[in-house]
Amino acid sequence: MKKSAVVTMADVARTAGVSTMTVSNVVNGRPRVGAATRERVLAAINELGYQVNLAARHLRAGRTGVVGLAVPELERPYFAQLAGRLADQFEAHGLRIVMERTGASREGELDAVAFSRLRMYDGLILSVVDMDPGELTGIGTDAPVVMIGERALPSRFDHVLMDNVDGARQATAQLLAGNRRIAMLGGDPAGAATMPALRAQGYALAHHAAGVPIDPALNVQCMFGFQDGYDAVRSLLDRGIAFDAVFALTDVVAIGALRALADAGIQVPAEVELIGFDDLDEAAYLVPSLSTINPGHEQMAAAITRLLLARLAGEPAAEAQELIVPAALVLRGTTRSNG
Amino acid sequence: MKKSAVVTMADVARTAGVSTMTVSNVVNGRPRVGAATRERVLAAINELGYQVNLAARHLRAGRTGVVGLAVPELERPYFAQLAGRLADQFEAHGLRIVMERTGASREGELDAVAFSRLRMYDGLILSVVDMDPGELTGIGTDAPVVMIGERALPSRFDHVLMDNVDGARQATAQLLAGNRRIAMLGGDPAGAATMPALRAQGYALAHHAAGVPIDPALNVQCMFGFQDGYDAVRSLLDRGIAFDAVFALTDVVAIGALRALADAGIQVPAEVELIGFDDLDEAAYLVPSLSTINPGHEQMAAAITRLLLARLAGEPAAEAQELIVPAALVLRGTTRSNG
DNA sequence: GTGAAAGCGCTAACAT
DNA sequence: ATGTTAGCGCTTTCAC
Repeated sequence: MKKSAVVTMADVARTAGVSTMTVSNVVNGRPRVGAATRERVLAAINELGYQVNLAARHLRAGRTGVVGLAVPELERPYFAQLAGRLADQFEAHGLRIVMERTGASREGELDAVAFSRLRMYDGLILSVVDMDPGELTGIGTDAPVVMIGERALPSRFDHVLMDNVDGARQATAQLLAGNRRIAMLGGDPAGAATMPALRAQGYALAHHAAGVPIDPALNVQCMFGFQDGYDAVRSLLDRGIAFDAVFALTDVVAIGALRALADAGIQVPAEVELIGFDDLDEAAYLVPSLSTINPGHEQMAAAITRLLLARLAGEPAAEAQELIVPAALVLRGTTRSNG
Repeated sequence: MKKSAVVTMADVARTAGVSTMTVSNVVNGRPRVGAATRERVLAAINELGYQVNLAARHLRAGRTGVVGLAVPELERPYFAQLAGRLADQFEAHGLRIVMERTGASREGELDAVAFSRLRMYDGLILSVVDMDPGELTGIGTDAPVVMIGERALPSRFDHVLMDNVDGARQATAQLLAGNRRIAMLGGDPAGAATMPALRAQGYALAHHAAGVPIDPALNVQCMFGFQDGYDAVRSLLDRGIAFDAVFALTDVVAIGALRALADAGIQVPAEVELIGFDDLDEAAYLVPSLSTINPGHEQMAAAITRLLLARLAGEPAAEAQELIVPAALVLRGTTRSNG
């Protein structure tokens, strides 16, 4: 009768009549083990169904082979698609990506950092939306952290961000080429350096460049779900606010908006042009297909991977880097001039 | 000069002039600590920037507070949306959900099971698509595993599955109410108990019930991306195969199909009706909105949570349960009779 | 080629 | 209310 269901190296060693050290050597494929001994150990492992206890291994080794990816929400297509790309890249380097959510709350984000620092992850990719820059600098992580997301934060961590301002500027400029009254869905002209604020900046920039005054009534603040986009357009229509184009802050919002326009019998792009932001996989398949801003998916994933791997390789503590990935306009069916 | 960058409880204890045990008690909020001592310990923790080492904690405790969710691909909307729901449920019970991918390969799936068994996770939710039932029974996991997904597998693990056959049957029956030639995109009439095979069974069942013969030419085998759905419809059109309705095996495929139909100038639902499967969040917002099968999202998440929590609570080794969540037809704009 | 000893950082159990 | 002991399962010396 075994004293426990959990089989340890000691059990294997006993059964094989060797020391735990020899078992360890066999398990880890280290050379200095005699062929006969190796056989006996392997037999014992099989017989007992032994499996390494990673918790113990990590305690000793100080690393886990796991890179965490902490995002606001697991179901947001932008992050789901980013996660896929990152998993591809890290897998190629023998690292496992695991994804968790922060709930877009300061608390959740700090949690994620704490978790990694607490050595569950060798490194962390953190999408920051609500955390304060100040809180970050105080954090004593050994594990490298690469931050992603919208805001440029002064911080001691590497940071890869998309070019929110310029992306929004491009989208708006394109719409201003044939229109005067561009509704903006989800922008936050008053905000600090958050995504909704940055994209609103780009919207403003394009208006100034084109010499078109901004009508505040054209900005509808909203969240970033499908229904939110739908409601935002409905709200414009219900209040009788005229518009001849729409800049939706995300593709998801754009999809909701598209639906609301269709329900109202408004032709896209003939009567109203629409541009989103994110270039989700589905954007190309909508009817009409969605013109949008590609925030540089591939470059983003590549940059994140490169930075984190460099830190993991223990490159001599270089300065924290900040990388801005350029955004590109993708014209499809919701604009009149399309590719 | 500290001898290392890593601050341990021993360091804190030394600074505070107490034993590590007292530090442990403070850190874990245990009662038997004097107020003054607690203050001193907290001060030392702050001063040194101490953080718990979870690896060590887990080694001792034998649990991690983390539940793994292993899915074929991180970017598949169905799984992303399921992950969100599961995270809600488990968070309410103080457990953290982390998501990883298996790549839909036997190897990746076995990996995930091994990982959990190796004590990184207290429990695992595993979406099985490629693994062989036989391989599962041989696995000696202590951590509870709940399998999800399409196939009914004889196994010693709990298993929650959607009713693929009946869902497909409902969709097909609905289409047969007004049509004769129902194209099927992605089905696998010849396969074993995989998702494409099960849904093809439902398709066949509905045909038999309606007394409509099945034309094999109407079945287009394909993968499950947007482009695959698009290509599948194109292939039917290019080969001149007439059809008056389409059953797409997933909503993603349906979205691609919708686009191909639009490109071909075919009116949906006037000329061709379409039903998908999954009821993704975006289904309701497409133009036209997508009629589909809701595979019981909420019940699925609830059932998975209930089963896993029960095992985690160490309920006396009950028989492995197999639960089938009913599917429901959701009629929207791609069918002529809609809600 | 193999083993003995020591200890990673933490906590349960038992002193005091 | 606080400290001591022991040990989770593994691996890094260093000895044989």
